[in-house]
Amino acid sequence: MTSSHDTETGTETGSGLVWERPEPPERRSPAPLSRALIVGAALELADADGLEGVSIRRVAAALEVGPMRLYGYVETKAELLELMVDAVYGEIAPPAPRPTPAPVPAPTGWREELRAIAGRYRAAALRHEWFIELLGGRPHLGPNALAARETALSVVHGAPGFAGQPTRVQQAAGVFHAYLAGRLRVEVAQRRAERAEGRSDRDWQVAMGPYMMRVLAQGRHPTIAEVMVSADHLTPGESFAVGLEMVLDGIAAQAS
Amino acid sequence: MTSSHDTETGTETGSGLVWERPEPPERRSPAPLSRALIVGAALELADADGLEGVSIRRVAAALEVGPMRLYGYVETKAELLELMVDAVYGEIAPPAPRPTPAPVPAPTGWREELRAIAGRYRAAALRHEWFIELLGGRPHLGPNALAARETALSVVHGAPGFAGQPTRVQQAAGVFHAYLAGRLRVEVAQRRAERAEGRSDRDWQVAMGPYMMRVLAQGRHPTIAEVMVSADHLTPGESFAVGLEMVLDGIAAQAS
DNA sequence: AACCTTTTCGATACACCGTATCGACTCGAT
DNA sequence: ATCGAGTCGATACGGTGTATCGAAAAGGTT
Repeated sequence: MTSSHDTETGTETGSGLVWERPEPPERRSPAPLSRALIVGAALELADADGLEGVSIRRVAAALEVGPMRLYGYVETKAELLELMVDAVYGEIAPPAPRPTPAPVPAPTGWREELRAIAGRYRAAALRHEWFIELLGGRPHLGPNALAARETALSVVHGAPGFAGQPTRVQQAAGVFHAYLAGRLRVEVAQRRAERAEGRSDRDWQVAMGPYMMRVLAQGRHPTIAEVMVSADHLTPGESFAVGLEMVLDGIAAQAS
Repeated sequence: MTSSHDTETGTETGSGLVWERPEPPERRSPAPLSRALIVGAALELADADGLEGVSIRRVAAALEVGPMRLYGYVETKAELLELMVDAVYGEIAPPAPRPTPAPVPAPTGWREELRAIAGRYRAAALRHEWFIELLGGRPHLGPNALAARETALSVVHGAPGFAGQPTRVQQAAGVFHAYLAGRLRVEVAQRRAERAEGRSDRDWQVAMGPYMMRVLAQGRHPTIAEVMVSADHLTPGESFAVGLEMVLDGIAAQAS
């Protein structure tokens, strides 16, 4: 059973994916359980202790249930993580049920809309710092993730110059997403590091300082030295926003 | 010993970082060992079996040595991973020892130079698929990582409009790096997935197909459907390059 | 050359992980 | 009331990172 493309139990709906597999029927025997409950407990653990605080055993313990019980609702731990990711995507996807409520967006409204999406991504990533770690692999296919993707794609689709150009739309959305994932990952990492080693002297290079000072004193890396010494210290939010504008400029330039 | 900012053994050089801690003196007693040997073995394991193939026990076994032996050269597994990352950065940093050999770059040469850096990143990330997983957290401070950062910063510094603006330089380099990390992460993930589930029908949506077909047939997600149906199928390399041009356009636009 | 101190090695141990197995038990239907 | 089906979860397996510490070796001193 190394590869998993055999027929398994035979009660599949067509794909082995969680999203199409029905939950087992409710049983109130020892303790009522459901995917929602399991994912909720896992989210709580992850928010509190980080991703490594989420283990099958601990989630089960939080629900006062034996560890093996979870495997009736989830086939593997990876699947549980996937469900957690989609739960966070639920905070990113637009609250309105309709994916494209405005078929005729304003000519430059796309920038504002992408800013809004990016802001929701950032808020969610900061609220659930483990989220960004799980992001970035192959595209997520849960319903909320798909909804988020649909909105992003539709906004880019509405930008001037992208109307009948699906390839360009895909590329632009890809760059947008790559920026979000890459940037938020370092922001979260820095925030975590700051919190770990005391309340962060406000300047990261002062915290990590002595070593960098010694290295920079050697004279190689003149540009790093100049940047560290004389660059403004923007807040993480400002940095994120400034970088986002550059990405939006790049997308706008692609409109030819 | 939960936090590690106590004085430890007392023979520190000033910071607890690997980069400043000397190796233990060579001992030919049972088997000669060194950080280079350990990292080399770890790299081989990671390239062959992925990141989860790297365990202290396995690395030690590959060197025909007891597991605990490694802890004389490395304080923790995370430190070993850091050393591995810096080894890969050695393939990304420019081969010439001088960081800035051309003090007067051509007015548009910066684009070509950033393309070259991006290409080296991509090549390294594809050669060592585990690399991108370790990338993206707080900035890496190993000598090779710093060299790579120095070149990227100096190239941006040389772009028109960035001369005396360290903040802008930092922002642009940040966007560049975020794009690389974000994009390469999905490329590597897709490549891995393709290799895992058979030789990949050339189209990812055909491999993952049935589920997506069913979902898209429901009519929500019209933009995803359109893009999946009618977007050109660029090779990963082409996608990477096209996205990179958009990022470079964004950087160029920032020159005001 | 013999002793002793200092360092290093690595077997063992601990707490934890994901999950396969399978006997015991509970539930619903007959 | 009985039986059959299906779920539960204790136990077990093979793995992880690393703390501990007795034994052994290296190096320095007498």
